[in-house]
Amino acid sequence: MKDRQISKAVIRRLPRYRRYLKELQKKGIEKISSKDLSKQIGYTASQIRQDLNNFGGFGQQGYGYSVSNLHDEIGSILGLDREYKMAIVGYGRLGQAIASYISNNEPNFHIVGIFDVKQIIQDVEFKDAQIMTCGSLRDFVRNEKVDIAVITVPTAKAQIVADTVVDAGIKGIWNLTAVDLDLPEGIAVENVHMSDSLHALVYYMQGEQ
Amino acid sequence: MKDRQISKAVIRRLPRYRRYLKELQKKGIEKISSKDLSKQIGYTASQIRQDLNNFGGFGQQGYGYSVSNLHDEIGSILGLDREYKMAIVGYGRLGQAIASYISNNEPNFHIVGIFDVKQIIQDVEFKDAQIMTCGSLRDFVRNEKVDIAVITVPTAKAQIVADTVVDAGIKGIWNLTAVDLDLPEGIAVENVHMSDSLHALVYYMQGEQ
DNA sequence: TAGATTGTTAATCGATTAACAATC
DNA sequence: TAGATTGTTAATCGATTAACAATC
Repeated sequence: MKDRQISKAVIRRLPRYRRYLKELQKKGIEKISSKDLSKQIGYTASQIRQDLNNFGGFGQQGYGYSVSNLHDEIGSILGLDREYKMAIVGYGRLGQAIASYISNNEPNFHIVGIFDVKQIIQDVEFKDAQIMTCGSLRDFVRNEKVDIAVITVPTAKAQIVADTVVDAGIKGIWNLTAVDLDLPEGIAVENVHMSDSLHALVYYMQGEQ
Repeated sequence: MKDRQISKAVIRRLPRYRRYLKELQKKGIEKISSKDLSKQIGYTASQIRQDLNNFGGFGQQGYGYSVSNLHDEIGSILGLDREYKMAIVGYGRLGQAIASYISNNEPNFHIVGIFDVKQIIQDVEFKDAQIMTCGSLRDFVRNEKVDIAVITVPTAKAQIVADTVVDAGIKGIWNLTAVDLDLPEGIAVENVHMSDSLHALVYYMQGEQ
């Protein structure tokens, strides 16, 4: 990996590359050229090669890229060759959907704790994760050394949850609420702002009548 | 609105501007300068003025922008001053979460139909939306003139659902599955690729130890 | 009026594309 | 070897930032 800071645009494309490579792998395709990948993924061949060469030469002149090798290399660049402990904060339908998605599709992410305010679901269990009230969030994150907090609480509670997990030493926050969080330097955050996405959608629906 | 094509980057910022303006409005703040908004939203003042001037001069020299006026203007640019009929396809936990979010927070979006393969939930109702099996999706979309299809079905079913609603004359697709859809020109699509977001998150967690 | 702040042009910066030598 | 395709440099394009005249 080179010294120069990799641009955000490149990083956002990496999971997509990996996703397409996984598809190719499933289809039993063993090698792919930047030109052929370009046709499928929609980026130019030039951009694909440029993107990949930020991290090293994964291809072979005259041949192309090994699908499974490139898939794994990108995974490794992203950090998907490590294991992560996750806590889900907010166990409404969105939290439940996420929990189920993670446990079925993301082998390197382990849901170790689930938190909600509601008593009703408090004693239920999800796989090997306890379901607890938010009062124990801070200590749990600290003691279990949770890496990632998934925040799916109502908008008004999002910042206080973020403050709590930050205080407990969280490393990353996956924010699925409709607010932007105020966080100290050094805490990674990714926002999934669904309503922003919906609003962009309707913009693009204009003119199509 | 000027002729020149507005860049995608600008459009993606608009919902965020609107979100911050709504917040200011709630706080009773009536005017804001690009400089002050910059401090809150994190874009440069220059960029804010540049973005807004793609669509017209909404400010007043020496004063700034009227919060409520700018909020509404951005809404109008995005197309949020119109009404939209929505069908939710896939009524698992994610579909349920979306349905609830939309009906509580998006007054201009109306869920008119919900579709799932499962019999169990088939006779339940959500507000004024019927819950139906996927077999009736095509006719429903066509007859009710549904504007937007929200796709939350399992990955393997996403493309066939998309094909069905496109055939029935849908105008926009809000895709919450983990695949990219193959769609004809003229159909607007927005993808919420949650796993891509999670994978970007872990990239940014590196180096923080 | 004077001060503030926009609207807009020009300068800079960064990202994408094109081109091609290196090499498998 | 010849053909194919990468890795990488250079050219282009577009987006962001800076600057300032217009004007409220």
